[in-house]
Amino acid sequence: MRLAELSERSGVPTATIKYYLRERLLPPGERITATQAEYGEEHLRRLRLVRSLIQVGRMPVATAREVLAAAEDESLSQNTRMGAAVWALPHGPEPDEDDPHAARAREQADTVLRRMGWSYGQELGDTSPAYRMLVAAIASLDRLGYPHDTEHLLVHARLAGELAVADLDLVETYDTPPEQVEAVVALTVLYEPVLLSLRRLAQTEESGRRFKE
Amino acid sequence: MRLAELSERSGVPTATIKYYLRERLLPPGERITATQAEYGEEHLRRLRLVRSLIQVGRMPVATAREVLAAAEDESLSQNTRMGAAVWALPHGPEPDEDDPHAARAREQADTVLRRMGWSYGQELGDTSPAYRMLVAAIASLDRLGYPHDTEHLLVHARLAGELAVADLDLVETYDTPPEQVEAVVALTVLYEPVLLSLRRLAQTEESGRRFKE
DNA sequence: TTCCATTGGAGAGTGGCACTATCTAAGAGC
DNA sequence: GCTCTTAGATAGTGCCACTCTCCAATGGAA
Repeated sequence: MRLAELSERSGVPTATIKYYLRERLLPPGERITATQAEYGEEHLRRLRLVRSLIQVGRMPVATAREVLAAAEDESLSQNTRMGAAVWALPHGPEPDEDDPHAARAREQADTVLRRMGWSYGQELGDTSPAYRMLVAAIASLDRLGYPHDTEHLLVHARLAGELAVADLDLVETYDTPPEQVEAVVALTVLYEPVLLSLRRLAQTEESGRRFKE
Repeated sequence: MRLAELSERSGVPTATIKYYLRERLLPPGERITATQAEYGEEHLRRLRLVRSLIQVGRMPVATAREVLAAAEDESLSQNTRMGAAVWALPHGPEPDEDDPHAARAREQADTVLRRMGWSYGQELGDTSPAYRMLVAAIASLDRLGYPHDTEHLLVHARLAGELAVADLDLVETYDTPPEQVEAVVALTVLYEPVLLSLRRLAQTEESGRRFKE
């Protein structure tokens, strides 16, 4: 398959594919001659994953590159690779080091992780983007004066845990390790809007129930 | 309070506040003289809300304006206003009308709403951004060949329902209707990163448990 | 074999968007 | 009276995901 066909089958313009190749989001095709390269099914899969990360996950190109690099780093174990890929996924601004809100948020995040018994989160701590994202989010709530008591956070954590179980069940339906790593990244990103939209619909529903006329 | 103080207390540069005023994200201050205006606590609150929507919620300025307009539309009932504000919250690309993936996704979304007994979502249908976001998300899963059976979606919907109950409990701790409307918007947006980060942490944890070495 | 469309590659250009800098006239405040 | 700040308008700026334009080398049809 050459570039034009890859473009047609993926729906991504050739100019954009060239851009992704240049940015190393897509491995180069196998060079057939000096001016032609051949792409395979794995390029198509990868291209779709890249589009998911960038368009659905609204991820900057540079970050997508890091996530993909972690996902295919042969020097890591299967598990580490999955973890690395998922927690390289980012969102929103980083917490400010010397902000009192962030300091308090950090403590509260630690409490939540401890009470959930989530040891990875605790060990990885600040190195994990997901952890920093949690801290930044709690700090925002604090800064804006919105409630964020630990019990309420634990409700979210417990539900997140249930989601993770369901998601990993899906991942296990994939056979080969590389497919599983890709699947966990893709499913994490692609189910985020599903979850958020359902939550908003549920809120509309619930507020209708409570505040009806 | 004048512009300089509003800027200092909110941490937002004066130039940016002027920009928000120009874009009607912030109501103008009360004109004292030809060249001075006075801002109150409600301007500060509103400014913080705007920042939440734009920076945490990554919302385009134009969309934030619509959400805020819905939130303060006096012609709507309290409940409608809350609903309007929450479902004006957007995320990601819109579904394509004549895409077979989107058509199938639409059916599946309807099934989920029906099985959950969420009548608002059904009635509002395509007019609701949250609904369109759900359809677009399911369509993406379908297009990329990832699993999205109804049972799995219902797991997410059920958990989203539980979250909504907890969130609305928080909203009810606010006394006045305008505060409640603002709170539901702010909490919806500000808890999204909390939820997403916890989900990612939970996934790392769960994948560690399942795929350990 | 000839000739034209296509390819991979590289560099520059574009458009959108959230700011941000500059400027000006009219007060405010000492 | 004299300096400093303010509101308001206009024009940039910086970032970033593309997208356009070229070019030389080829592949494939006639």
